[in-house]
Amino acid sequence: MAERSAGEGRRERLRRETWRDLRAAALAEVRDVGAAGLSLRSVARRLGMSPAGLYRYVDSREALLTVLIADGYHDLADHLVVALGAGADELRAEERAAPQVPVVAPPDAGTTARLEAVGLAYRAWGVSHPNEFGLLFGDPIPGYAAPEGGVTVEAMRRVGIAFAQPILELHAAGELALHPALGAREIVGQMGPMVDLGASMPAEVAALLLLAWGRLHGQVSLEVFGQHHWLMPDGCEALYRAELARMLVELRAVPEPAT
Amino acid sequence: MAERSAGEGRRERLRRETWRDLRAAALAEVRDVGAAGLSLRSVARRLGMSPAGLYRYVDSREALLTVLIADGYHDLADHLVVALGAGADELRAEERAAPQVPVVAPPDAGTTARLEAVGLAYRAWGVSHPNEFGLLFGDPIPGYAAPEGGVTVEAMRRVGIAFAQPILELHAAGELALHPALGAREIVGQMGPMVDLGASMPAEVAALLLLAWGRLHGQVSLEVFGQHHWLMPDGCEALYRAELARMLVELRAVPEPAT
DNA sequence: CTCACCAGCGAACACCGTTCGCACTTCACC
DNA sequence: GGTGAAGTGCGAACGGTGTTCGCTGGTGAG
Repeated sequence: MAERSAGEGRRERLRRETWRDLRAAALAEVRDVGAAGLSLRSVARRLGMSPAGLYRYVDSREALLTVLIADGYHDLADHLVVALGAGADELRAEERAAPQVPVVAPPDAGTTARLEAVGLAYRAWGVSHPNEFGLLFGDPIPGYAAPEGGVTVEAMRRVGIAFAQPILELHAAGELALHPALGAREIVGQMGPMVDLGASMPAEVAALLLLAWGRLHGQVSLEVFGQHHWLMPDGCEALYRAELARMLVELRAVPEPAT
Repeated sequence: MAERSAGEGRRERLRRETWRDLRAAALAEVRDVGAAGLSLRSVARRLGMSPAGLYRYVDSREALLTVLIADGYHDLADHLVVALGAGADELRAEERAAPQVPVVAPPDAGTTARLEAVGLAYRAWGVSHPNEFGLLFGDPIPGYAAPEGGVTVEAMRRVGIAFAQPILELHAAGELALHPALGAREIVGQMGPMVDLGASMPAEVAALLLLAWGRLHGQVSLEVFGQHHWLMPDGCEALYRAELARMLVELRAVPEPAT
């Protein structure tokens, strides 16, 4: 009786819907009990399925976590992209509403403002999604979860690109502080034989990008994982804003004093 | 027949030895399979004990992990203290050999050199103890592992102190760059009602200390947790050294240009 | 209409953390 | 020295977990 539109049979549709529900249930479980506490049986209960039934959709618990990791990177990347003030057309092509981000750079904002917005959005996402943050950036899964050229690296590239975009703009405008003493040659030398940082990404800029990401990540990581909780129980926003401001200053080229 | 020396009965001695072996076995287990994979039954097997027997020494798996976390912080702190070039007398009073640290500042080294040594030791410990690093700085234990004024915070204070020492020296020498724009007042305002940073630790210095720690921690965290593995499979030493050097420069006061 | 396919299920296996009651040793006290 | 309390370890058990296997019954293509 169904209309059979466009070769999408009833079975395929049901399967896709179940698959979507499964991921949503698993994500909810992670939000509730954390990645380490995710239990396939509990996910099955949420879905009203039998535990064995899940294995029609997922190879193992670890595989499910890998899917959630990729989803998590995409969600984070979406938030960063929105904070950049970009149009919603750069979002992931997926059935997902545009995320609500507290600080969004206005479309005509300067490069520095956009970089600041991305930095703030990074912390905001981590603080408001602590278990997902732990899933992405905490202990790797016990048995290892490094799928070679898999779906997760592709997703985390999007996060890197969000950070890279304003930094590349800064570089294009000649406002990025590139010290030759950085030792970019050695750093890039440690990179894999062929890491294709698009053509417009010089090695020094790539190194600066990694350093900037790590610098912000350290603050967020210590805060989200509770390392500062006994010191600052109400969160570390002031600390983070201070570091972000310092970083923005130091990233910009200071005109050399005439010697 | 035993000599019963100094009120230490046979039973207490055996108990202490078993307790030491238990912690060693659990640590070995963590090193092998990671914190998330630690299994009490497996620890019991290593000891040739029954699983139930462990409960004479440990209240639960979580409690054992808490002990390991405290041990881990002490081990890390020991490494940092050694790197500082301090005498072994500042090490933790425990039956433990002084750790071997690759870079040790000579006893008469300048403050900057000692700070650099601590920074390098931090990464060196993380890279060579990835699973313990994950235990300390990865996801908090699913059910939470924040013992209020417990043994772990005391241990992680030692880590903070190791970082603080050279920074305080820098401050005492008037060589620490303290920007009023840092907003130290707000930052310290977010700190708990009474955090006793010893008398010689001004608020601005405390803020700078947290920022410096986080800055280095971010790099180590991303590297140890494998976030950069696809980019730099052979480790990120060059990247880290660059960031450490930049940080050392920026921490030192630049003499104000005469206006 | 037929028949391959496939989602889902129940039962089972091995492993896990944890509890309980029981043997056995050690120690303190009379 | 004898006696009773305290401590140590064990085996069995319970409920939970991830995962596999063989089965049923509906789906969809020829």
